[in-house]
Amino acid sequence: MQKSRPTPRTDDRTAQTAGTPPARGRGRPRAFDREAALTQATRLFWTKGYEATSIADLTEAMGIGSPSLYAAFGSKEALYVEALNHYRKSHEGLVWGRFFTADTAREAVMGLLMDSAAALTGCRGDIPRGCMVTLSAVGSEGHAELGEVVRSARASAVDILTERMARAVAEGEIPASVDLHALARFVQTVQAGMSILARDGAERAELEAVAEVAMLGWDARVGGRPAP
Amino acid sequence: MQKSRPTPRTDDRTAQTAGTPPARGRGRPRAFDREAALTQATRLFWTKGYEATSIADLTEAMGIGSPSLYAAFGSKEALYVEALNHYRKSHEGLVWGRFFTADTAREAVMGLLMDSAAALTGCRGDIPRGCMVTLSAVGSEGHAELGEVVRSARASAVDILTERMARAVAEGEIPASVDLHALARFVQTVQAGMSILARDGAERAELEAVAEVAMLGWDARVGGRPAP
DNA sequence: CTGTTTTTGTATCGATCGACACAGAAAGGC
DNA sequence: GCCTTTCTGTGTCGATCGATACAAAAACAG
Repeated sequence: MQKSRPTPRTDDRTAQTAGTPPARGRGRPRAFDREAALTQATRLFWTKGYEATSIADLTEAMGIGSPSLYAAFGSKEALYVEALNHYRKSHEGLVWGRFFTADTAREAVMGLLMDSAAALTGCRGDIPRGCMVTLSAVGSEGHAELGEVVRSARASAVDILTERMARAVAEGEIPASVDLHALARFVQTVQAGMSILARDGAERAELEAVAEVAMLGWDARVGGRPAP
Repeated sequence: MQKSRPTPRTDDRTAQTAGTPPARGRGRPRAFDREAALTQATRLFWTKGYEATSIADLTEAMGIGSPSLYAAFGSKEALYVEALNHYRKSHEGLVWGRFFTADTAREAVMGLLMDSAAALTGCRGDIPRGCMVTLSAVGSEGHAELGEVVRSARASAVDILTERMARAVAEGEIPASVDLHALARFVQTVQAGMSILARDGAERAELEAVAEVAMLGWDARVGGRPAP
């Protein structure tokens, strides 16, 4: 029933999902920078959310016509998924960078919360306030599939935290008696709350002070500061 | 220029803003329960947010026609404001109840976080998960006026927390050296984060464990548990 | 009863929503 | 050169958005 043509509906040649190299096609070349357009779309979804961002908003910000948008990204939902992935690749490092290079779990969590305080308040370049993943309510807006995407993205945070703490237990930094899941949930809660305060205009110093109090809770739970 | 008639556009007779008693009017009586309809509208805005909730959704849930909605509430924005006030009056007590009756600031904050863990996960009757005020992103959706309403509602939390802690300082429960604003921001952050975790399906026990760790941070900052 | 006032249901308004048809334009393949 | 392929700009599709016009219906005032 399907046409003989392989129906290359949306263009993923430059998308990160394509395994093939740039592969300059045969037809008329694209007149806009796909990456730059995706960056603009990401910023728009980030600040306004999925429902409140219209195709007209997107085409204006991206500087292209709607047919170009649909040819390059497929649909509004597909564009949102790509924008979300683009966000994670280009901005999550600002928050999780020190986490993965720290020598101890305490330094990792401390770095995560401190970098969150800076990045979420827009102190790491000209970026919107708050985390796009944390603040996305697309799941409650009637888009179940998109909601599951962002929900799983949020869930990955607690997994990463738990894994790092489990390693800390194996290395003797954290006693085996500590409830790692509760501790990970605590850190996740503080970081999520930071996004809401940041969007309401909280200062970086305020969130850093919050992070310090949170680390006092960490120390009390883990059982005293690690050896200096 | 305005008509001689006082133009009683929207009907606030039964609204909480009216100072006059029920005042059964002269014309055809309203066929629906304004309070019940407002409750349904509140639930819808609560779960789906402002943008994603359409007039058609509202009229269906409220069981009325759109002219009745506009005659009784004025507009979608006005209805949202009323729904927000209705929410605060009917649901915020679930979270702030023990806070105002506690003898110490520590018990107040502990009660706030513990009751939040229960209420935000829907364990206080059949209510949506998460806080309507905390999770509202209407300000980022392009509605500046509504955004300011919810933003100020969120800001009131930190004010209440700070006031209570100042009282605790005056009563000797908290040393004067403690940064009350930072402590209030910390509690606000944890409570805000709880709403996000709750909407993603976190269990009540998980959030209670988070609250316990948060209280460890409180104790470390305030300087040891109060005398038993 | 008649007149006034207010609500109700139906039907609809212009604007905007996401998405696409179509033809012209710009490239490579031959 | 011509053919195929792909992208771009204009225009527009049906659906839905928030918000009303209108007249019938239901109450009170006299």
